[in-house]
Amino acid sequence: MDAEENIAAEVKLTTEARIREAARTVFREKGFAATTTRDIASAAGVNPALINYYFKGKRNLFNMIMNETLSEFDKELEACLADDADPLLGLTRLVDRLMNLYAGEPDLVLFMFDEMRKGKSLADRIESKRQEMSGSQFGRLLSDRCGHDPDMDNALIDIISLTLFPFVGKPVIQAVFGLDEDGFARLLDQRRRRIPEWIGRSFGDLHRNAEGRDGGLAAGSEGGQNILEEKEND
Amino acid sequence: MDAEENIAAEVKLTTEARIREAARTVFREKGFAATTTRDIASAAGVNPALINYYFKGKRNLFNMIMNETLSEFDKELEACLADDADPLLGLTRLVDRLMNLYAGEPDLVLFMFDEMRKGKSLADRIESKRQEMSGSQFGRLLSDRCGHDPDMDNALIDIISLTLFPFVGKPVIQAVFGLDEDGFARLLDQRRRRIPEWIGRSFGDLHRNAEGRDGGLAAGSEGGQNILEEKEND
DNA sequence: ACCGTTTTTAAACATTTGTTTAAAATAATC
DNA sequence: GATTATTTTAAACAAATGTTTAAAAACGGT
Repeated sequence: MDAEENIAAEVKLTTEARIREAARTVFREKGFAATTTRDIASAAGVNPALINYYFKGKRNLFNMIMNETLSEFDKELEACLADDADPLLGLTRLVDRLMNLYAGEPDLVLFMFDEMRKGKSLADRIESKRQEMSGSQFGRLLSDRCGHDPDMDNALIDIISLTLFPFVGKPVIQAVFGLDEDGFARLLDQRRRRIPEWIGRSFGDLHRNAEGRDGGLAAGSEGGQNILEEKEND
Repeated sequence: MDAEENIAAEVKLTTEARIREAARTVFREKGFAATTTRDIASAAGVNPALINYYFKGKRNLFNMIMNETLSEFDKELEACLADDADPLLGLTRLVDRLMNLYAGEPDLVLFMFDEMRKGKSLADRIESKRQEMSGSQFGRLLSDRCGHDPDMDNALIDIISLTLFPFVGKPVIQAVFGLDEDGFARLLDQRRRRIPEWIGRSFGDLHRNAEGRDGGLAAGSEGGQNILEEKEND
């Protein structure tokens, strides 16, 4: 009853594709464990046996979906980061695109993170993906601009944090601030404007710091080594 | 096999408490759907029937645990925010405490968020919690300082975002930056230092920008850095 | 139209899961 | 110490779930 039959528009797809689409939807909505093969079948408007005919079991189907989901995601993420000569100078556009990406599929991020937490295998997949990323534009961006600059590491994480968290914490934010859907949307719009300004300012400091080597943003981490090399001193 | 029997130290607890403890652990680790009553029972070293004898079904047990988890969490969150006259002036301590809170139970946040996403009921619980929070110190902080200042709304969300996200996105961050546990811990330490500085600076700017109107920001500061109450001492 | 292949279906199977039952073991009360 | 209440156990049950099976339906080529 929860997952309705017949994903309307796509009646013309091959049944294999129908199953995949339905599985995508249901898996994202309810997660792996809570999703039943019959859920998927009925969401695809298809006999439950076919999910084992085309894919070889629930786990297999899930892994396929998860892989293609991750691929799509980091492809889009790459696109967000890659098309400016210096993405960090196109902050407004970058933030805008990131938030569009998340907003397009609000459940996606939390779903991915949670399934990663539960299934170690996915972390492994990412691990292997890392080499592949080294060659990508995103990878080049990371290694060129951030690889040996811990400030940049943190800055990138900051950008992701600030843009992504509201989608992860949406129910909490809505509850705490008493926002309905419109109010939440307004908050997001606000953030679209504020975040680039804010980050830009900090990056200004960062650059100033890099040039003048003075106080600035990295004040606490004087002599900011690479994350990987910095010694523990507490 | 996955969830082992006998949570070692706590053999002296009443069996009801043993079940509750075991359920907490297993639920957090695997989520509601993936957790079986027999998992809990064997983790508690107890007969499966007892979980229905003491609590009235799996769902009930889970709701109890979830409620007390949320209560604990926002109690601690309140504590983080409440004990400074103006918490926003004790940024270093605030950030430190928040990150300690998350670090203490790394799975907790993601678990909570994900279960909230799946089960609408939990959002409702928070909704009801909202009135209660209005009277709390955290609630007062929100309404007094942030309630009618969207900048403050955003600032608070920023703080939460920056401190919390690394724990949610840990596997991704580790994979992308190629960090092992030590490397990740070092990154967290870096952020503990950077975030307060960064936020402090932005608040300074914010304050300067908001000079015309009354932004409600009670920072007797100019030039940004003075906002920091504590100085990091390495 | 016929035959081989692919696709789809209904039914069933073996497990698993949440829960119940009724009896046994333990503790409490008199 | 006998009786009653409470706690624990083993067994079972009904429903659900992932998967299989064998037959029916649809399809394609000749």
